[in-house]
Amino acid sequence: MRKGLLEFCILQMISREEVYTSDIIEELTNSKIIVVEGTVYPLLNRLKKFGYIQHVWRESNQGPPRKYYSITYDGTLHIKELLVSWNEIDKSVKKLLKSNK
Amino acid sequence: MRKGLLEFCILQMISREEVYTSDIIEELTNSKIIVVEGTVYPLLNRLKKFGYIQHVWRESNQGPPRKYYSITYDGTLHIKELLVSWNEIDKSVKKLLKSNK
DNA sequence: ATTTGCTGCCTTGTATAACAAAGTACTATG
DNA sequence: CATAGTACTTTGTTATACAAGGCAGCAAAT
Repeated sequence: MRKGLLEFCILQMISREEVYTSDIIEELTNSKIIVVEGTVYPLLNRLKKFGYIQHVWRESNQGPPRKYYSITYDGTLHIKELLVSWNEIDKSVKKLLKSNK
Repeated sequence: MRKGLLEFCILQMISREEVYTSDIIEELTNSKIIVVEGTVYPLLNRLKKFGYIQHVWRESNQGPPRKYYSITYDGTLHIKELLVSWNEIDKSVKKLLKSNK
């Protein structure tokens, strides 16, 4: 049911601050959006390929280096589009639910 | 982005009153949820296979007979589950959007 | 110093939802 | 009876997400 929403949520999170994959999965999990690595990594690579996000490698003080993602200009434009779509969907569903007798 | 939501929306519409496919497509289109026949017919057949909906043939006064769908008991249970999911997703997304700086 | 475990990243195969495009069949109208 | 319109269906394709597993680097323990 939430297909396609992940892209929106993840872009939104990246737009706020530089994060790496585990940060993303953790916040999504906290928001009750359960998601697994095998979903997120390919999604991030796709977003990068489209030019919506970029990354830099940063050392970690415990463990291997991490890819920290940040939003690009194109990414911010894309988020705006997704926000419009989301608002429309949200409105439509609420309308349908309200007309329930 | 709206993947999986169609099932919810369509079940919701069927639960209100007996409708046939064109009714459904029309109301969805009015709600700005553009959808095509090739999507809806297979979805309805799937919902029927799961026992969430049933249909009766009714004559039309212009054109071939139509399959009018109505909800089953299992369908009403399923709608309740989908409603819970939707509310959770809605809440999660809104939370993410609010924490934007 | 080698093993063990954890962390971070990636890949492959599968299921499913939706779309595009086309096809079938019945009804009504001329 | 031919044509147009309506209703339903099918087939092939694309894309998202999951399951499952693999690989590499770093750290702690023996």
